[in-house]
Amino acid sequence: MAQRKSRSDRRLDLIEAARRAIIRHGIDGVQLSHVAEEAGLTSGAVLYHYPDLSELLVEAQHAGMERFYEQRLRQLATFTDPVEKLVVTIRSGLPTGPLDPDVRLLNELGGAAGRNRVYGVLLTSLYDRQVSMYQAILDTGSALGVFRLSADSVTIARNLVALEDAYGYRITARHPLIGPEEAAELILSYARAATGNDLAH
Amino acid sequence: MAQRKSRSDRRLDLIEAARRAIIRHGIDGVQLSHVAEEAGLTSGAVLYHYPDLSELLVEAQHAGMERFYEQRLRQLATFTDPVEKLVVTIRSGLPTGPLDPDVRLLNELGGAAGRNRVYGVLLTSLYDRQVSMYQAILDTGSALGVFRLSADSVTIARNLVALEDAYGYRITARHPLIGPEEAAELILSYARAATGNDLAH
DNA sequence: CGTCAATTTGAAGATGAATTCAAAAACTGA
DNA sequence: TCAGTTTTTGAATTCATCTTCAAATTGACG
Repeated sequence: MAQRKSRSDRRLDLIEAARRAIIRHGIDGVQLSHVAEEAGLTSGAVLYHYPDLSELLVEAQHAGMERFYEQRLRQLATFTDPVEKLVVTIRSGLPTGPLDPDVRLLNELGGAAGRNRVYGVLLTSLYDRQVSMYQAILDTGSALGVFRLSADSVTIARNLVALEDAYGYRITARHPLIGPEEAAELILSYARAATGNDLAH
Repeated sequence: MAQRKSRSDRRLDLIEAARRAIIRHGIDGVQLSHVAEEAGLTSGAVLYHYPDLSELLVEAQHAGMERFYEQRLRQLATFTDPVEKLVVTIRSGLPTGPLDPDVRLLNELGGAAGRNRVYGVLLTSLYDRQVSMYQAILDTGSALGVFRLSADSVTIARNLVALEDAYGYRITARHPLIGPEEAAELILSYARAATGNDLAH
């Protein structure tokens, strides 16, 4: 019998297991047994904690998003120079490679968000927070005279997040010419034009 | 009994039905019965034409992509001025609204492309063709002296397609502030900076 | 009109997943 | 150690989907 755990610990385990199961089988393809297998438990045990699988899936997506966003904020906080901040943030929004679990998970949301309002709201809220993150960097740089913005900071920030998103898809789909490095360079090309800074560091 | 049709007609019907079913239930959630229902047939009839559902789904995605791309080319062909071409092409890459079926279908590929090589190849080839399309516009405009490109035409073209993709997701996810108009404006903001042309028309 | 091949149906059987639940196991606190 | 509670199992049941196939229907062609 699998080691017994406290209610909250087991729920965290299950959220992790669901994350992995979603990545493996797709948000619309996950089954109770997939989650159970990832967690090393039986379906019954999963159901004991989450009588409704779809709730677990939402929590897993939510947790994945939060983790992703928190990670980015944490990296961002280790720099003070707006140029460094911008460059680091661009990189932290891209997958490390085609298998990057965080981005793979987020990508699963894309299609589902058009069908499921809850997923739509989750995805939209992540987007908006990432936009704010970039906006803060851009505004600071602008105030310090380091950046000469070619448009509203909102506009540029929205485009930066959009570019990250899209290259995340390209990389996980294994585009033969676009990997993490190339994607970063492409986004930086825009960032240079938009900030009037060559972003060398 | 549903009206009988020739082999090839029925296959086209089924591809259309599969398209709708994928949009409704997700690429990993579609079932034989969903396709049958959309086609007004029984599961058995679907299986008679496509013994393997996954093959039908691939054909449906392929057909959807081709249609989307051909439509864009056709619109593009009705203009000669590079500025007009660029503006029209940017608009033709965005969904008409959250329910736009062509974009909804493509969005379903995003997540699946990370798990399924066939979908990855489809998505990548669509991306590359769209990049070429933009590249041709940019190069022509550059040769004519209408555009002063801020970077390689490949780089700009890749970013333009990436932006379209990403705003397609935002719009289908019903972002409250970003609709087709706003997305077009955001992409145009980049296009202006990248071409040195104010793109007024 | 009648024959034949192609298409579709509908029902039956097989497979697989979700759900339920009594019993077993694991931990808790006294 | 023991009683009580929570968690987990595993098996039985129900429910849904896939698969198969004989029979019915359709349209083409002579």
